[in-house]
Amino acid sequence: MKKFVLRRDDTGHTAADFTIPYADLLNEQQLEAVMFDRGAALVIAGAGTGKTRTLVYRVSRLIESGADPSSILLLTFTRRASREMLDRASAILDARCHRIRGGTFHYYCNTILHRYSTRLGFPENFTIIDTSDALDVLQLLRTELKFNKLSQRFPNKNTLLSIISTAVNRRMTLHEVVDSRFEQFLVHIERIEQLAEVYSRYKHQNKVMDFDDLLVYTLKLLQTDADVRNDVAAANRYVLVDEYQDTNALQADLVNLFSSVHRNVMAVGDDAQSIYAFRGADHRNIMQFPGIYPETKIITLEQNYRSVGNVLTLANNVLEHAKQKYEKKLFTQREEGELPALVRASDEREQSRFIAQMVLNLREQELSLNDVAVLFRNSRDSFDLEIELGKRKIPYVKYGGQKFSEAAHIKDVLAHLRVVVNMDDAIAWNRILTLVEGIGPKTAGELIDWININRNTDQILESGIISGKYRENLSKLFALLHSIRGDDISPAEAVDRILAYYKPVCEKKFDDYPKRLKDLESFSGICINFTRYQQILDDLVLDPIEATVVGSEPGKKDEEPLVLSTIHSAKGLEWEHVFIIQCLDGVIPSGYALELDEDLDEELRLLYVAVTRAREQLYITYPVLQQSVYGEFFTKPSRFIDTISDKILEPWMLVEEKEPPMLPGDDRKMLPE
DNA sequence: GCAGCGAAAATATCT
DNA sequence: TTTTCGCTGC
Repeated sequence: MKKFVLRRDDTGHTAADFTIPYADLLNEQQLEAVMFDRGAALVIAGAGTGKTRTLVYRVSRLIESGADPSSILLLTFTRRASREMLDRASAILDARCHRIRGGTFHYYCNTILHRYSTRLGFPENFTIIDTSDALDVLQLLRTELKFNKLSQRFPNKNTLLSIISTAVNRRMTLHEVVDSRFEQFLVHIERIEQLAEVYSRYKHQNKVMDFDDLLVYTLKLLQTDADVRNDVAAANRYVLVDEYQDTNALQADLVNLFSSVHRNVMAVGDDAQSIYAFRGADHRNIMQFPGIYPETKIITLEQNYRSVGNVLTLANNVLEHAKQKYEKKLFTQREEGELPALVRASDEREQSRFIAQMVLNLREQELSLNDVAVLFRNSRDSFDLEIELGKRKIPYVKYGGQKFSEAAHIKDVLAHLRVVVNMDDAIAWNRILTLVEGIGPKTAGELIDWININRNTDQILESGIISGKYRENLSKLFALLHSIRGDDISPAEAVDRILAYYKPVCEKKFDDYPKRLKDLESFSGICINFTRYQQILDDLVLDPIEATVVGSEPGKKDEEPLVLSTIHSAKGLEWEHVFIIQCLDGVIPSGYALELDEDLDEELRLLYVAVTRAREQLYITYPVLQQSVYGEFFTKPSRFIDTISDKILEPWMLVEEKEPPMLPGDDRKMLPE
């Protein structure tokens, strides 16, 4: 029976209708984006032009206009970004903003799939496998198909996953991917195709999905099932997509389907900051947006509020070196500021000591440590600095690199939960079975087959396939699994029971077990926040806990730490003072990106992103002498900065200051070496 | 068939 | 520096 519902007409508002004075708080273009009402809009927002601010105020404006918060979908690049935006929106308006549905594409797709996956032949309790699980599967299948014993080298698991994933995300055939990026493996193309097929079937049989599957299956579901599509899209009155430059054609299609009922879409991004091509993102995607929505309103934000003039000049200068030109006219009304400095260190040690010393100087100038960031291309580029910071007891957090929840010991523990949630998850079974002493890949395989056929584990010990050698150990494992199966066990309790079982295993398996046991303790604490097993598993895969190595100083109480971050993880963030270290040719641009102009341009954009993180002062540093396994060798500064004029990027040399001789009672420590 | 050892190879950015 | 591979003894 249809009923009439009175709904406030939320069109035709003027700024005067709102409690928040949007017109006073935003510039003309930002205001236009915030007030934009129905239809499609593309906001091209250069670095530091108030992109996030615009989104936050838009969210607030929509709610003030009477939109139900839960009818707004905010797709962001990380869940951290989404949380921060909703926090900010709540702070300027009210707590209603927390009811907005926000998250990454993967996260949102996952929620859709858990609701409707049976229509695709997947049970609702499918589990998600991360990259390292996917690699394990590929390795297993590669061996099973005997592709590891070929006379001509067959691609390894990393390459295989990269080929398969690229094909999915770029909408290419495997043949096209191999032909364009891995020509040396063209001879194996049929085997690669076979392996991809077997991999796909394996995941289906085990009721698991990898990251790409979350997108692919959601797309398939929405394309083929009109009921689901209407259900999903009807709930999305307004769709906002952040960081659109880092989406791909697949995600463009998803956005189109998510918004297929109300057709209100706003995409926000900056083509000059596209840095995720390795994941299949295509910076041209953002320019194709108006092609998908012919009525698209294009709004361009060009006034930079973040950086001083000299930083912006350098940023513009860096971007000019791109092979593919960008029409960027970023300007600022801020003061010129200091010239960005190019600091040459003799080696990595000296670079680290310089950074540490500068950081301490800034701290003495009353600057909070977390107003300072050190950025780098690769996670390992900060290892030496981390040692130095540790020595000087400078607290820091590190973003990027190995994630806490991706560490082997955490994955071991989670695998126990996975088999309870999804008995068909052979990857998890394999993991926990081979942890049992006496069980290797062969026996694990046989046990998994048995579980697959019998659909339960209750009689496995009596089945006659268990040999005496590991019977005792295995019975402990099944007793544990049995004890955490009930509905009355909280996730935290379950994890504690798993830990009691796992700790001795961990001590045996890892030499560095003291550190890992500590991790497990804190992991146990994290689990208190969850109510369902599935929730822990999904959350930790889709939003892994950052490996935040904190160099804590017992004496000083909770000082805000210095930020170390990969450039990728620094996307969207900003600091007063920014150091970009290891700015070397072969590091940025990466040694793997030197061949193709396309790859080189992406590395350049990466440096552009790094440079535009700085508000006040920017230092770019590089060592002349680099240590490696093979010894020392001389290096060249990054080609992206080498040709930049001294008047834009000022070169500096480090000169060791002679310290006055140590006097008795002087507690000053000598610098090492 | 498992576990442990030493040699050889590869080596990023992230959902 | 870490991961992978192949070999050996149990």
